[in-house]
This record gives sequence, C-alpha cells and structure tokens, in this order.
Amino acid sequence: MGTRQRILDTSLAMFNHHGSANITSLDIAAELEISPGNLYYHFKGKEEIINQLSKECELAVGTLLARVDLEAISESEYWVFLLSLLRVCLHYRFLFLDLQTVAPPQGNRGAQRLMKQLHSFTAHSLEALEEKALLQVKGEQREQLADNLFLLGLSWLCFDSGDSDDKAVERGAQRLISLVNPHLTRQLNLAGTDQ
Amino acid sequence: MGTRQRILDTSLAMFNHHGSANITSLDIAAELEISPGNLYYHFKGKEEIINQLSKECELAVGTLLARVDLEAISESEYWVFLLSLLRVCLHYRFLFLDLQTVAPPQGNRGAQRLMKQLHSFTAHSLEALEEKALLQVKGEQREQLADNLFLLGLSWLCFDSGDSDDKAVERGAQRLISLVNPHLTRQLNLAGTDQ
Amino acid sequence: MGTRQRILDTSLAMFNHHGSANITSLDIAAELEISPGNLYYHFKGKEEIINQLSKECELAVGTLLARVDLEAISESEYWVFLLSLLRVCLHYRFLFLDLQTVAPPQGNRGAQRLMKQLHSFTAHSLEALEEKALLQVKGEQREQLADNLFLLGLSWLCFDSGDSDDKAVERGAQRLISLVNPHLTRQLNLAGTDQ
Amino acid sequence: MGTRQRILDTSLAMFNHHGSANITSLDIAAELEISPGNLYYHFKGKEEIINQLSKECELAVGTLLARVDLEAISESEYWVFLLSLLRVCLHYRFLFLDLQTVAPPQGNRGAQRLMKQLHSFTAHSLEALEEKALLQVKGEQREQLADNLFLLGLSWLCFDSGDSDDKAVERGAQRLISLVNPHLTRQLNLAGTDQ
DNA sequence: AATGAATGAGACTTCATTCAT
DNA sequence: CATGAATGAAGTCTCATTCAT
Repeated sequence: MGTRQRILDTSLAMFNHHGSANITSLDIAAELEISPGNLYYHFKGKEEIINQLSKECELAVGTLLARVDLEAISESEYWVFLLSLLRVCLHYRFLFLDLQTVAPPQGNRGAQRLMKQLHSFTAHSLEALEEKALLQVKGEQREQLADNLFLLGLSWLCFDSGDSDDKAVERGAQRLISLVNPHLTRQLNLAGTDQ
Repeated sequence: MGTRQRILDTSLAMFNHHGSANITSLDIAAELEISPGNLYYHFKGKEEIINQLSKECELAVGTLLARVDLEAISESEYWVFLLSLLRVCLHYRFLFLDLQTVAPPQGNRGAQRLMKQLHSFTAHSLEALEEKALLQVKGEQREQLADNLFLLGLSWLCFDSGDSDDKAVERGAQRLISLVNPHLTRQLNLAGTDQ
Repeated sequence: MGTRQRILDTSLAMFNHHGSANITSLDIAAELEISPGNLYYHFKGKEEIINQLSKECELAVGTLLARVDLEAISESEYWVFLLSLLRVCLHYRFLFLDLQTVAPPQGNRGAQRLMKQLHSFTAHSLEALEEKALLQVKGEQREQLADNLFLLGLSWLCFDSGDSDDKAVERGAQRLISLVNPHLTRQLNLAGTDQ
Repeated sequence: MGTRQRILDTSLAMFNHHGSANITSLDIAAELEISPGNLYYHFKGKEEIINQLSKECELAVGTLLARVDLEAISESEYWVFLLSLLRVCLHYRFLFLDLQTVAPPQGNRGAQRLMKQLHSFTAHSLEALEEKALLQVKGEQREQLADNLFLLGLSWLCFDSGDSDDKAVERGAQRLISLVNPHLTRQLNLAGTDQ
C-alpha cells in the first residue's frame, strides 16, 4: 500500500481513538515510522489529511444515499442499507466529534455538508415511510422524530465504543429502529431485527 | 464581582462557545483584559479552571437530583425539574463535549461521575413511571429507552446552540418527552407542553 | 520579635536548607505566613535579604577575628575560638555555597571579602604557631597547608549536614586539627580533643 | 561535529563557568546560535542535557576506576592515574557543585552515585597503602584522612579555576598528596612530585 | 520519495516586584 | 505595618512546517 494511503489509514485510526485535536502530525509520522518531512511531502499538513478523510466519507455516504430509492426499497434492503450507512459513519467517527468541538471557521466544511445530507435524508426516509402508510406521525412531530434519529445516530458514534465495529453497528441500528417502532402501523420486517 | 469569579464565568462562556481545547489560558486573560500572571494567581492553569467548573456543575446537578423524589413528584413538578436539569447541563455544556474528545486519563473524573449519575437517574425515572403504571415498556426495551433519552439529552446540548438558552432548554425537554410519549398509558399533563 | 528579624531568620534557615537559588521570595513569605507585599516592605527583594545576612556574617566573623590575638592565645582558648568561628560559618553556610555557584557580578561582594579574610587568617594562624615553634612546616608547604585548612573548613560546611549543629561544629574542628597534627612538634592540648 | 555533541560541549562549558542554575536553555541555544526548537529537538530539556553529561562523567570515572589495581599499581602509575581522575572531575566540575545546591529529589542520582564511588575509592586507596606498609594511620584516623582527601578533592574543583586545566590538575594532585605525606613511612616516588 | 535537522511562533508557567487599600 | 491582587518579563517547552540532502 502506498505511503499516502497508509498515512490516511493510520491518521483515521488515531483520530478516531484519541480525538483529532490530541494527535499531532509528528505523532502520525512516528506511528507510521516515517519522517515528518515525508508526511509533509504527501500532505500539506494535518488539516489536509482531515479534509481528505472528510472527502472520502462524503463520497462513501453520497454513494450509499444515491443508490437508495426510498420509494422502492424493500424492508430487508433498507436494513442492509442502514447498517452500511452506520458502518461508514462509525468508520469516520472522529469527523462527527470534531464538528461539535472545532469552530466552523476552521472546522471543515465537508463534514458540515455531510451532516446536512444525513439530516435531510433522515427526514426523507420518514416521509417515504409515511407515504407507504407505514408510519403515522404528524408534521411537526415527524420533524422532531427525524431530528431525534439523526442526533441519536451521531451520539451513538461517540459512546458505543464497544467490542467490534460490526456489533456496534448492529446496536446502533437497533437503537434507531427502536425510536421509530412506536410510530409504525405494523412492525417492520427487518432482517436481523428479531425482537 | 471578584476576578476569580470573572475568570470562571468568562472561561465557561469561551469553553462553551469554542470548545475548551481551542481556548488557551492567554485567550482567557486577553478576553478579561488581565495579565497572564494574574490568571495564574487565581488558578494554577486551564485545567484547574475546568476542574472548578466541573465541580460547580456536579454540585448543581447533585443538588437537583437529591431534591427530587421520583415516587412522589407530580407531573408538573417533574416538568419544572427536567427543565432545571437541562438548563444546568446546557450551562456547562462544554464539559459534556470534552468527555467525548479528551481521553480518560487527563479527562476529568468529575464529568465522568456526573455522566454516570445522570445515566442512572434516567433509568430510575423510567422505573418510577412504570411503577405508577404510567409507562409500559418491557425490561430490555426500557433500558434502551433510558439509553436513548440519556444520549439525546447529551447530544442536544451539542447541537442546539440556538437563540436563547431558555428556548433551547424547552426544546430539549420536548425532545426528551417525545421519546417517552409513545410508551405512556396516558398523555402526561406537563405544564408548558401545550403543543 | 520584629517582622524584619523574622524574615532574616526564616530566610537564613530556608537558604541553608534548600540553597538560596531554590527559594523564592514568595516561599519565604508563605513560610512566615505574611504577604509578599509585607516582605517587600521590609526588604527590597531577595538580594537585599542575602546582603543583610552576609553583613551579619561578616560582622560576626570580623568580631571574632578582631578579638583573637594569635600571639598570646592559649591552646584551650584557641579551641574555643575555633569552635566559635566554625559555628558562625555553619550558621550562615548558604553564603559559602552561593559563592561557588553564583557568578561574581551578582554574587555578593561581602561573602567574597569574608572568604579572603578567613583565608588570610588561616595563614596567619599557622605563622603564629610556627613562631611559637609549635609547628614545623616550610614556606611553600605552609601555604599549601593553609589552603587545605581553608578549603576543608568550607567544604565541611556543605557536606556535614548531620544531626545537631554543635556536633557538626566539633567534627569540623577535629577535622581541621587532624590536618595540622602531623606537623606539630608536640600534640596540642585542646579541650575537647580527647582522641 | 554534530549538533547534539555541540550542545553537550557548550552546555558543559557554560555550566562549569556560571553554574548550571544560572544557565537557561535559551542561553545555550543563543550561544550555539541555534533555535530553541532545535535544542529541544536534541534534548527534552536542560535536565536531560545534565543527565547526559552526568552519564558521561560516570562512565569516564568508572572506566578509570575499573582499570586501576590498587594492589599492583606502581607509584608512578598511581600518579598518572590520579591526574587522570582529577582531570575528569575537573572537566565535569559543575556536577559536583550542583550536588551541594540541588536537593536530592531533583538532584540527579548519577552524580550521587559517583560521589559514593569516589569516596569509597579513596578509602580503599588508603587501605592498599597500609597493606603495603607505606602508610601508618590508625582505623578511625584513616577514615578521617580519607574523608579529608575526598572533601579536598571536591572543593579544589570549585576554587582552583585558575589558568589552564592541566596546571590546575597538577596543583590538585599535589594538594591531595600533601595531605597523605605526613603519614607515609617513606616519601612516595611520584613522577612530577619534585618536592 | 524520503530523511531528519532546523525554524519560529506561540502556549504554558513562574516569579520578582509594585501598588492601591 | 500589612494585605493580596495585579503586572510583565522571562523561562520552559511544543508543534506545524520547511528545507537541504
């Protein structure tokens, strides 16, 4: 694997683990056992690394969102999709943490766009469910539910730092489903949701 | 107002606004228009300021929790209490953000204790509601609901940095209530929830 | 006892114990439980305290040296005198340590004068002994012996930080005598030297 | 010469000349005309520089002591050895001064070990001389003589900061020999001791 | 591509000293 | 006499970044 990619991978791991603010460019170089000069050969600095990771995440999320057709999707497909989406967010979780701590000026724009995308996607999901008469929530309450789903989706990233990522992703999905459940006209038939 | 208190107030405001990691001790001194030496006369460093704010928050939350009797409380009293609790958390919101970013070793113990308190309080609240037959959720799902309430309570702090604190607090409370609502046997009669 | 004197006493004790370089003016004020302002009311700063202590020491040594008549003194009187002299040096021992560490520009002049006095006094003592035909050392060797006595007198200050000052003073005197002994025509009959 | 070595050399010179307490890390950087950052690139701080110098000194002294066989050594060899030993101590003289001023907790352990080594070596030297029937001193007095030699050896470091190091070393050795001389059964035949 | 020494700005902290009360 | 808050210069140290090789 090329050095550039190794820098990205290692940075991501370290940022996720310790918070991007607590990792210096020298930390990354040391972990990779490369010289700081080499790091700067590949990236202008820590910020550019973060921006790149942010773009990767945007791309991954964007691809997922673009592929999904909320009108046509089956329930089991939706479950798979949700897991994928959460997995991506978990993979780049430090971005979401940064959003809350790093002020907008420096705070990278990409992550903010991402958030808006995810937020509006959440709202659309609920609308789609309602159009299929699967969900029964009134206008304002639906917005609130969307907000809640979105917030919970994010905050779960920060706290469920459990065992394996796969398990964490499943738990996260369950958690989100449990928020929607009470408002459904019938229980969703989601693969993996065996409650 | 004494300089010590002004330092605490200004620090809190700056920490809440920009994240504690992005504020240096000199920033605080500059904002207060005092010399760095003076800042260090009152506090050994940024960390001691944070610890003090953490203690204040713990005290405020502890006092609120100690005063409330979940068995005997009326619905309107609960509403008032919930608003107070959220107001305190909002006031010291940077502490909750720090928790997610700053590693446990340095990360102040106080805020971690606080979180556990709030988490277990959330669980107890639901238990109390169920004993009064107001709530109907099975064991595991109740835990999940408690988790959700807790997580949402925290994450709301980070994102709803809207207009006035009072409005934000009301919105936060509504948000939490909306999570519980679907599981109630009858609608709570909470003062202020007139929507 | 007046504050001024208490400052001198406490400073001396702290300087002797920790080295003057490691004691700040705030340390002294704290130890005395007075305010830094009060300290500066009595002395312009740490340096003035040191200068004053240095003067005291010079005075005490000067008085001792002035009183002694090397030609007429008896052996037992000499012993008493030597003990007194060493006691004074021990009492102000930090001055002698400072001499070695603090460069001449800042290094206080007083202590340097003191050293010269003591050095030449040592030489004179040996001359006196020789005139009485008690000592038998040739010119150059006598100078060297004087140097040795002087150096040992000082360095003993730094290392014999044993139990009580009185014991230390006796040990110091013994140590010096043992240097002279081999060159004496007959053993000195010094009170206290019962070995 | 590498920067690291230049830092060590310059630091040693400055420490010896002004006392380690009076030299700041910036002083060293300024003298070398390097940036403070560069200094810290090579050493974590002043303390690490001192520790390194201390190790060097320990090593040099240790090597000398290990090579010498007190039983078998000839007198002229001993003289050479003694000069070497004193030269090393003079070269690192600031270490011995620090010992007296800097409290044990921070005061570096290495220099303390060194002192003990030198002290016990002094005692062993005298024992060896006695076994060869060259020296005639009773038990307790021998200990005192050893102490005196040791103390004088150290304090000479502090005061004989004369012209060239070579001259100073010779004077120091002479000074030590003159302490032992009176107790010898016959004059030592030391190369260079032409008295 | 890669190295690693070097830079310099700025953060953190200490302390001698002043000054209004 | 005494207080203690306040100052500011200076010391210690970190880190993002550059650059010659």
